[in-house]
Formats: sequence, structure tokens, C-alpha cells
Amino acid sequence: METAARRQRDLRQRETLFLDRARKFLLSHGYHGLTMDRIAQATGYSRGTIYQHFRSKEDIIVALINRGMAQRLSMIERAAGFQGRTRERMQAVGEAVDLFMRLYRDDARVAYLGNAEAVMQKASEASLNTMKGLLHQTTAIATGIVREAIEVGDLTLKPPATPEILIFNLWAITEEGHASGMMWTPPSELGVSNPLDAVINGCEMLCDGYGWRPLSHECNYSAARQRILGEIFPEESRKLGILDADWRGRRKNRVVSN
Amino acid sequence: METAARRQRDLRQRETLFLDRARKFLLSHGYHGLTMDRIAQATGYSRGTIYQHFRSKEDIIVALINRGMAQRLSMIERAAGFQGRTRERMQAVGEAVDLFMRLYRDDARVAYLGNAEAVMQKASEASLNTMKGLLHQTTAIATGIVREAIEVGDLTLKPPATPEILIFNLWAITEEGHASGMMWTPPSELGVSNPLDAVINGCEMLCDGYGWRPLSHECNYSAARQRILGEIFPEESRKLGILDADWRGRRKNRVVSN
DNA sequence: ACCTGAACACCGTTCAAGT
DNA sequence: ACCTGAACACCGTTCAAGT
Repeated sequence: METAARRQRDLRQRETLFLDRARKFLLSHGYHGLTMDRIAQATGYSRGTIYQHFRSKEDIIVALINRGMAQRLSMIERAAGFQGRTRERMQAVGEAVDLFMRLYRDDARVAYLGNAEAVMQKASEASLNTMKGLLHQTTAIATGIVREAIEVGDLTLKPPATPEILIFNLWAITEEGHASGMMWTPPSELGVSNPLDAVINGCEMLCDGYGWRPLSHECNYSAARQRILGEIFPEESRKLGILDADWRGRRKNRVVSN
Repeated sequence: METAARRQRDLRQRETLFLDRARKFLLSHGYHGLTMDRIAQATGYSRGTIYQHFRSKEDIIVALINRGMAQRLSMIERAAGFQGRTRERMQAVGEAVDLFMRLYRDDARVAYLGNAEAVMQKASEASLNTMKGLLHQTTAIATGIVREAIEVGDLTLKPPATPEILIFNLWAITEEGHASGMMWTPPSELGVSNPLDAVINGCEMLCDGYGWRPLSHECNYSAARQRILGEIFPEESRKLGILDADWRGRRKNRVVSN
């Protein structure tokens, strides 16, 4: 049937409409500012119709988070294809997350606002499973790079360390750092002026601690960053103005401003 | 006046009663299961009376979190007095947090359940400031140890690293790891069987990465752990059965179970 | 078959009325 | 001066009634 296909497309369109409006309310007024009535009013549908797409208010929030996570995953997949040493590829993954945080700040904020047990508790099994799957795919890429590093001899993990534990800690620094960036009290309570820079430093030092070669004093990782940005995310980084105009040229380290 | 003092004590007692009951509902049925009506019914007071102590439902949750944070802070303060090298004292602080998580699991869970923007948004300025102060005191102890490490020459931070950034990342691993332990899907989604062990490993490797002497291959930090537990937290660790009976004796490293 | 919105069962919060 | 609980202004969710 022709009509069946069109009908399904219309349904998807309506779902997207619901999600877009919901996102707006969540971003502007937080969890309590997002109500079914407001979504209904803003979209012109009745509250009942929303429940044909989502099982609960919290289900909408998780769907919103998932949309962002899918976007982030696609950037991470691109980054993982960077040509270079294993540790540089890991760095590229971190760069993808960093770029996602800067470029899609609203999506990152949605994840921050929705990150609550109160939300997960009332979300549907289906959305939660999608979320789990997205998370799993993300970490699978990262642990894959670690395993490759071990194979080619760039990294030797001493017990009880495992690829999963390394990624777990790298992930912790990244997530917590970004959450800090979203916090209600910038600059961060912990006296860090720019959490995003702290994350970069932390990831570098953690990899050094695990002995992932080449160590940071054996390799210029800020130069590597420019190469990653230029080769994988040229448009994104130009949009943010974080790519040096002459990144292809061989340069000395920039002087860090005081 | 005699009566004024007594009255104030009664007020404090009532507040504690409210908090205790609230905690029970929060722990058993989550954010949505905690309602003003239930607290009123369980304590025998009216809903209106609760509002003489707290400005909102969320204010109660933050007060609950603060109670736990104060308890954790006192354990950290004790730990910071450990006699040893600066890195061992830092380790002692981590041990205190770890012990708190294991020993006061419900308080840790309260912090996990209440950790949401939706909660902070509706909490009173006063509770939020108390929380901020508690957090600040905690990190001040930690950064103090880092600064001392730099002074005595155990640690040399390379720019852009600062004591705050180091603690920031150490803290990230600890917090995120413990949050993972609370997650709705144990064992962790990231394929880590025991997040608490991953935290210990991550903190050790991060300190190694920053070059905090003595490095983990120069010093037996699991032996140090036993000394910390035995000297600072003998009762706590015996209660948990994590202190070797012969911790004072000189021993070889235990074989890690497969 | 699909959409609607009245109806329901709760919420948090306030405040006039009591003691 | 302090406590109460009715009253209020919302919520999320359901489902009989419409189209």
C-alpha cells in the first residue's frame, strides 16, 4: 500500500514535532517546565495523542537523550577512523566528544538535565534499551582501540587493569568533566576555570599512567589535536574557530597563555 | 530562658524526624515515591508544619544529601591525618570515600537519587550553599595534600596542570565510578564487574600519570591500603571484613583471583 | 481507526481558621 | 505563636465518547 508508507512517514514526522517542542521546554525551564499540556498546546495535538508515541513524560526525555547520543556516536565513529598511532586514535575519540559538547551544547544539556534516576525509573523499557545499546556501541569502539593498542605493543596492561577499566576511567573523567561544565555554578566549584581543558589534561595523564605509548613527553599531542581536527572535523572546528589556519604547516608548540 | 533552649532542641528533633522518614520513602520508592503527604502521615504532623522546616520537597532531598556529605567529610578529615608520604595520604582520602560508599550505602544512594538538576533547581539557596560549602571543604583537603606534595618535591605539575585540575580528575573517577555502582543495570554497562575496584585502579594510574612519587611500581600501595585501614579505620574495615587479620605483619602481595 | 478532552487520581504549596 | 487541613493550582495518565 502506498498510503501505509505515507502514514508511517507522517507518524515519524509528528513524533519529531513532539520531540522538538519538548526539547524546547526542557531546555528553557528544566524538568518541571516540561509538561504534556504544554507540548500538546505547542503542537496543536491533544495530550492523548502524545501517548500514542511515548509511554510517559520521562520516556520523551530519554528519547531526546537518545537522539543526542546517536549524533555523538556518529561523530565518534568518524573519529575512530583517524589514521595514526592507537593513542592518537583514542585521542580522536575524545576530541569527537569534546566537539560534540561544544557544537551541540543544547543536546549535551538535554543529557545533563535528563540524567536522573527519577527519569530512568519512569522511562519505557524500549527507550532504555535503545540508550543502553547506544552506550554499548560507544564503549565498544573505545575498548576496541585499547585492545588494538595492546596487540601492536603500544600498551601493556598490568593486572587488575583491563581494557574495560581503562575506558571506564577515561569515560568517567570525560563525563564528569562535561557535567561540571553544565553545573549550576560556573566556574566549577572545584576551582577549575575550564572543565573541558581539565578533561583533556586528565585523559592525557591517565593514558600516561597506564603507560600507553607514545607517552605525552614523547609526542606532541596538541599538534596531533590539530591534525585530528583538520582531517576529521574540518567544518566543525572551523565553525568553532579552534583550528589554526596553518595547521598543516610544521609549527612549534604554542605558548600557553598565563 | 530555659524554655527557649528546649523549644529549639525539640525543633531540631522534629526536623530529624522529618528527614528520617523522608529518607525512607526516597530510598524505597525514589524521587516520585517521596511525597509531603506521606511524610506528614508517617510523622503525625500536618503537611503545613513540614514547610516550617523546609522550603520545598527538593529542599528536603538536599538536606538529606548534606547530612551524608557531612558524614563523608568527617571520614575524609580523619583520613587526611594519616602519617605517610603525600601520595599515601591522598590514597587515604580515597580510601575514606570508598569506605563511606560501602559502609553507608544508603547515604550514598540518597546522593545518587538526589543528584539531578530538577532537584537543585527547586532547593533553597540556604541548603545549596551548605552543600557548596561541604564540597568546598572536601576538595580543599585534597588540593592541600597536592600542594604539600609539590612543596616536598614528591610531585611536579607540568602546565597546564594545576592542583585543582588533578583533584578535579581524581574526583571525577571517584564520583562517576561510585555512581556507576548505583546504576540501574549492574554489572555496569561498560563491562566492568566491580566499579569500586576500577576506581582504585584509575586513581592509582592517574597519579602515576601526573608523576606523583613514589610511583605505583616503586611502592606497594595495596600494603599501604592495609596500613591506612588498620590505623585510621580499624572498626569500619573490620565491620566490612576488608582488613587482613595480620595487616601489621610483613606480607607478600596477595594473589589476585581470576 | 484514530483523535479528543473531560475526568480521575494524585501532586506541592499556601493560608485562613482554629488552638 | 504555632499548627492544621481545606482549598488551590497544577500535574500525568486514562478512556469513553466522538469523528
